[in-house]
Amino acid sequence: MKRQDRRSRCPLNFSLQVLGDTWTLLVIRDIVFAGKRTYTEFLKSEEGISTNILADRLRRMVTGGILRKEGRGRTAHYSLTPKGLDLIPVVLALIEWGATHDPETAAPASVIERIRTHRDEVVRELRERLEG
Amino acid sequence: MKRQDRRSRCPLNFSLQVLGDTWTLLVIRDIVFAGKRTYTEFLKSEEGISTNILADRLRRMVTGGILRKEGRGRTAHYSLTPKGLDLIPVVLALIEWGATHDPETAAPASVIERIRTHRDEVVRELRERLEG
DNA sequence: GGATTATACTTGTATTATGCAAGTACTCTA
DNA sequence: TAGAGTACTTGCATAATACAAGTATAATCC
Repeated sequence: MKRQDRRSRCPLNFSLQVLGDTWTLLVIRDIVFAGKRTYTEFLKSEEGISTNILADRLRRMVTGGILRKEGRGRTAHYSLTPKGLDLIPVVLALIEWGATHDPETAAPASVIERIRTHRDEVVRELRERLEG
Repeated sequence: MKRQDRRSRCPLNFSLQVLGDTWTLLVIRDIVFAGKRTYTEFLKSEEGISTNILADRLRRMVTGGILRKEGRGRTAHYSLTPKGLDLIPVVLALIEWGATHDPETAAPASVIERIRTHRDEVVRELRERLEG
């Protein structure tokens, strides 16, 4: 399949054609939770994304309106657009599922518990920090 | 990267290594919203998954404890385990994002609005229907 | 302002995953 | 137990990814 052709108008299918790979949301995570903004910062993440894949994903996310890029070359930095900020609930849902079902998770139980019981508040706090 | 080796213990990474492709969650969707249970039913979905990919994803999901398989050959049918049922909030979050940001979405506004305003109730209803 | 250096990528190649067409195997029904 | 429907497997072409290496851009130093 070529990644660009739309398979259906199902909203889940739409989301998966944009986000359905193993790297895109990790970049979002780095921005939301680690405050990262630059290519090199993303590259340093534990999971070890390849340089060409990172460049490709950043390009797709900018084109897709999830990220905005400001500056060029050494000054380039990335931030979330409103469309990107709307991914916070998606990321939290995946974090909650992963933490619940991975017996070796590194996620602190207290954080997961807070996401579980005060989800909307957590979303609001993260948004405000990134917007302001 | 080989799909099986763990990149980190981040819960998001865990989730993405299991769910981070464009097909897995569509099968979950078919079970949750369309009540599908068999290979052929999954195969008929609008997006057009290939037979070998479907077989591979079903196998992975069974191995990963998301689906259980009952019967063999012509009697085989699949259903969600508790771990699979826990994916309902993930699917709903992705649906909400997709419906919000796809200008050509087929999702009825009323359904999306209900997910947005009564999320926990929707999750509970879907769970009960699938468990009972 | 030209050399230096850090950062942000691109390119090439091997490996792995996917898409498509065709074939095989299991099992229910009659 | 023969036939047909369902559930897959196999083979091959194309696309995506991983890894190593190289190039380009922009700030810094002299």
